[in-house]
Amino acid sequence: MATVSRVVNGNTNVKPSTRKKVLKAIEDLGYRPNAVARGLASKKTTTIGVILPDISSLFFAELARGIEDIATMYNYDIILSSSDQNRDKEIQLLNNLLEKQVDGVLFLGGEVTEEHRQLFESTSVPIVLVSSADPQKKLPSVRIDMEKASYDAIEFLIKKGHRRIAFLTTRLRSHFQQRYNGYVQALKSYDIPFDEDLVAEIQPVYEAAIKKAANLLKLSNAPTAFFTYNDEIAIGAIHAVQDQGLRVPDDVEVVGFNNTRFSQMVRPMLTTVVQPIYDIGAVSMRLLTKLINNEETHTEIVLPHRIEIRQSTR
Amino acid sequence: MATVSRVVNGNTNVKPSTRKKVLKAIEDLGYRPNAVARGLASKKTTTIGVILPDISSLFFAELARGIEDIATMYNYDIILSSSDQNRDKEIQLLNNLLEKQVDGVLFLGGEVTEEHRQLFESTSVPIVLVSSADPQKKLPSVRIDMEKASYDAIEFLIKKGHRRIAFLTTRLRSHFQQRYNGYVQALKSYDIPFDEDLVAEIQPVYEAAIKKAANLLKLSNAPTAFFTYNDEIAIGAIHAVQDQGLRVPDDVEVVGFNNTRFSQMVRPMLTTVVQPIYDIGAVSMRLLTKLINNEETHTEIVLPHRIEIRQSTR
DNA sequence: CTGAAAGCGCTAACAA
DNA sequence: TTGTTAGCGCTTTCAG
Repeated sequence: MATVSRVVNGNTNVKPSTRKKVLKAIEDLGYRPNAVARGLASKKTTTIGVILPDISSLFFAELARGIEDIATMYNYDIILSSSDQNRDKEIQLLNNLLEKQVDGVLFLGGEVTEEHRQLFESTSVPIVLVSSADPQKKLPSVRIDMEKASYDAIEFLIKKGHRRIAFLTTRLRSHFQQRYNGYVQALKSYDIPFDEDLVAEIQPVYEAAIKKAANLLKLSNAPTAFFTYNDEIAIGAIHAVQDQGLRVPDDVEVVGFNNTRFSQMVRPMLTTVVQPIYDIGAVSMRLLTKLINNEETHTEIVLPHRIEIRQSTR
Repeated sequence: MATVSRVVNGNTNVKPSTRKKVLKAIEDLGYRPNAVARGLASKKTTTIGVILPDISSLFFAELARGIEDIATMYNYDIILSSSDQNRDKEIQLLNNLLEKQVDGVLFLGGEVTEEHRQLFESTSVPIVLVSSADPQKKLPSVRIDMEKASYDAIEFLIKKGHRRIAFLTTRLRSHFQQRYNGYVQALKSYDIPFDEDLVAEIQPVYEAAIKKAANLLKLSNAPTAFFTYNDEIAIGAIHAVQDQGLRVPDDVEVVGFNNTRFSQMVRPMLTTVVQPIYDIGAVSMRLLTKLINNEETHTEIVLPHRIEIRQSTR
């Protein structure tokens, strides 16, 4: 029995001829190792948990793919669960994952409150924050510099002469505030007055975006440019402009965020801030494997962003 | 110990006062049940496996959400794995899931070969085919009637007077052939000659679509309508038409497939065949729970489809 | 290099 | 209503 365990796990202390015999028996009997029993005995499940807001969102789906590919590479399975950004659900999901004895957890895109921190630190299971950072900077995380990304986008527009730049975002008073900070900072750097009417908090979907953008365009001193929380909102903005009989980018310029597939499927094609979504997932998973194996590693990884210039800006 | 097990599992044969004591001890000690041990003892893991082509595709991501919501409702966790439609990988993933002792498996969107069938039937773990059917009709499945859906779309276009209808699809000689059959049948029903030049097999992505559609439009007897494998391809077709200086729907009409978010984010908005994606996922998962509990049930479920008429058709 | 034995943390009879 | 006991199918010492 122990010998079978050895050959199944690739232990070298087995005489080649015995190994062959065991392998044959496994084949003949159609034996399939029971990973649950193995997990109980070894205290490793080779399964990690992923908590994300919504798998049906293009952004998180792409991130999940990055996670999955690396997980597969290191032989981990993934238990996926959507939290809808609901704190109670997040906590409940985490507890559930811990009961299942996952070897590690990837926590995506939620706000990290003090309650989260405590829970995260109360367990010895490694947890990495993906695309969201611990305000206290103590928990491992992988992300881009959101504030800088936002700053860069606004600066890009300012340098084109814009002074009335609308910012269409979501859940302003959460961890997304960093984007807002970048927006405000950029205006300040260039001595452009801040106008709160130009900042709108909406649901991050097309329908809400087109409506809100249309409203803003009707202002007497309407914005001449839009910067948005994601590409879907940006497309809404583009269409709102076009519905108004105006042209993008000639009359109004638009900059999106994320560089999802959407951004190339609209006319004019969208200029957008590139977040390396797949890579964020992949790097997070890689970091988690290191944490699981107690390897030495940086625990706060900031990936680069850039602006992909397409046709929605001049 | 047994009593603790009883209260944790909600067994009623426990004196209320004892229950209270146990609960308090659990609280005080921060006890967290070990689901792996439970799984080994009870032979149930409350985990199901999902094999799908690619989680980063909007279609499957939405389907996954449907699955997940119902899974959560019935207290199951989901192990997700992407197969890239690669048969070897599918089989390997399935074996892996079976090792992990999942209580059931959802198999999405792949072709079901004889090899699959054998593997599926060699295990007692229930498996349901989602959005793809067993040619032999023996395995449980949830899907729409693809052939009829395709037929309906083509008939819809024929009735508008089209006789040259291009069909932009993918992996023609696979289970997607049903759509092709529907296309051919509809033409036949209305005595319209079949022209193989109008059927194109492409990668199901925007870039490939726009290129292929542009080519077709340059034919001397170019198509006057496009029917596509999915919405992304349809958007490519729309843009190809517009690039040619033609108008949708005035000069060329376009019908997509799936009714993903994409379809409302393009101008003109896309007329498309509605596949109830989320519901397919949800119903599949519900069916799986019934199978797991040996409940009486239909095992071949065909969900309704319809055509959502928007602006890309007259 | 191989086998024997203990034990991972539960559930499920069964007895009390 | 509660406690005792025997596994579930592995891994991991430890002897040999």
